Amino acid sequence: MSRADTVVVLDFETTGLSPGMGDRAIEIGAVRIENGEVTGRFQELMNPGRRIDPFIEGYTGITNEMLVTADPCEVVMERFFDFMGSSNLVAHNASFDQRFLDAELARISQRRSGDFTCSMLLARRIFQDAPNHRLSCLVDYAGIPTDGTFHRALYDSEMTAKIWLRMLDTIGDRHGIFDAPFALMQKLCKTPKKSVHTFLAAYL
DNA sequence: TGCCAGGCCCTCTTTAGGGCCTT
Repeated sequence: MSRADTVVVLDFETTGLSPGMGDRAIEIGAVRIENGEVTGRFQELMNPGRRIDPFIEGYTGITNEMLVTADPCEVVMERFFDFMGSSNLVAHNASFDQRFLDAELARISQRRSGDFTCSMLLARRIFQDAPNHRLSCLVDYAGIPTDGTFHRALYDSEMTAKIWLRMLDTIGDRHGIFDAPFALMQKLCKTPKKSVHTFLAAYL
């Protein structure tokens, strides 16, 4: 991703792990990055039309009382669709957020036009010596200041954006690639971990 | 504090199994 590229980093909080099993989104957070800077933010709770279970309340801090007054998913997703535009997208473990985004957009007869890239797959390649590649661990590993408010959508998307920018800086420092385009980051995701150094060295 | 699903990724692999990540 070139720093000149516009990318939207997003994160969903949901009722569970699988839209295919009937799970729904309950919150979406996102930050827009332009020229290496955050230029826009989006965060909204959304009412999935049913109660969420105690585990999700405890995990996210989002309660049923908070969702009662929230707009329905369909209304919020229309607003997010406008915010997202045609930007390329980034998420931590993107396959998860991609499934929910596509499922919720399908309910309002919309489709995204941007491509996804996964910050977790990239972190496994760029930060190979991190203890693990959970978002909270990577934030600690990278020395990024945090107040520990994980598992809320905007906070997690902000942290993912910081990790994303730190990985771009690392590629610049280690490999002299200071303007890595989005397409390169996508290819890097699919490069075997053992071949990452060779792959980036050959890019120059 | 967990389960569901699904893709990635490693290995005691490829005619497979299990851990990692996301809520």
